Amino acid sequence: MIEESTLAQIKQKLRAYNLKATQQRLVIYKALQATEGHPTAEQLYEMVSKDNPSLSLGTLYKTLEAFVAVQLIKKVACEDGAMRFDANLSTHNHIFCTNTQEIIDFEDKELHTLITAFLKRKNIDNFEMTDFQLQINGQKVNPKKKVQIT
Amino acid sequence: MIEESTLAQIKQKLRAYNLKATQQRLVIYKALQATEGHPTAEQLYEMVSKDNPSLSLGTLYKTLEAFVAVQLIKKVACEDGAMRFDANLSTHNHIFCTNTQEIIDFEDKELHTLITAFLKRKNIDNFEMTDFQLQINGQKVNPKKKVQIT
DNA sequence: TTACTAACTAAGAATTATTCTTAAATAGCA
DNA sequence: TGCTATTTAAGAATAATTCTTAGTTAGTAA
Ligand SMILES: [Mn+2]
Ligand SMILES: [Mn+2]
Ligand SMILES: [Zn+2]
Ligand SMILES: [Zn+2]
Repeated sequence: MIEESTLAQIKQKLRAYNLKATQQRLVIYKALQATEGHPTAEQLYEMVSKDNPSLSLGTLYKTLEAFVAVQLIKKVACEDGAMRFDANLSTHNHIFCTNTQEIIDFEDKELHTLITAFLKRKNIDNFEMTDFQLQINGQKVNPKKKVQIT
Repeated sequence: MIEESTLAQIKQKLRAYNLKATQQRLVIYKALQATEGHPTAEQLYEMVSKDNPSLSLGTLYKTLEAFVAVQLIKKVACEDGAMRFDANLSTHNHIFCTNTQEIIDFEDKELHTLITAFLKRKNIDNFEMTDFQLQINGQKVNPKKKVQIT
């Protein structure tokens, strides 16, 4: 979906944000970027732990927080109580299955244009909008199959 | 904004969902309904505790959970880690201030119609949508003043 | 190169938000 | 008015996240 960055590109990004390009950060960013879904910190920890058994959960949380702060990744609040993380920075929305707790990306330029245009017309006083996020709730019919937008 | 229910009406609703109309439940529902904002469980606890010092936090959580289950109220996941609760069942969206962590209701029939119509056109395969929720992020210019939609 | 140092990490303790357990209380019904 | 399934209070337990601190390292500069 998204083209993944090379190691050099990631290092460059980190430097641009005044973040040292540590092994841990590179590993975490690459793992998140390689993930199709929207993993919790714990899930991401499982993924990176295999090849990096000494990487600690505290570092993972701290790293994710740092990435969110500089907007290298996004944080998605989820009704099940755990935060999810998303390396997909393109403007996109989310489909949420209330059964499986899956978050599925829903990229649609037209929808985005539609909402943007609408909000531009409205006057929201005393508020500076930075972005918006549409969450479509429901449930997968067959939980084993993928959700397809056509 | 929303017309608040009378005690009798609330009791009736609870009975309709096979929930006993206990003092605690009535107090909690009335408190949430009377609230302009979208309080956390803890905030709601502060509110009801004043007049009901024996009502426990565990009961509050359990009650809110029961209300959400029967769809008497809604739960709103928030980036700060705590869930917020909303007695406003009308289809409406939320403006979120990333500074003050406030959630402000944004009711707009036109917007809702717009998005509904769009989604109806799209085919989301293997998924049954129940509802959707737009969150507009940004920050209040003057944190002490209200956000006004004009 | 090597040395320096501010930034970072590992480990585990602490905190916060929420859920669970259990004995006592009570709403609704007979 | 009594019965009983449901609910509550209190506190323990758990889950998610943050904090603390001593040791490590990336980047810089001699
Ligand atoms: Mn509301
Ligand atoms: Mn939590
Ligand atoms: Zn996404
Ligand atoms: Zn609301």
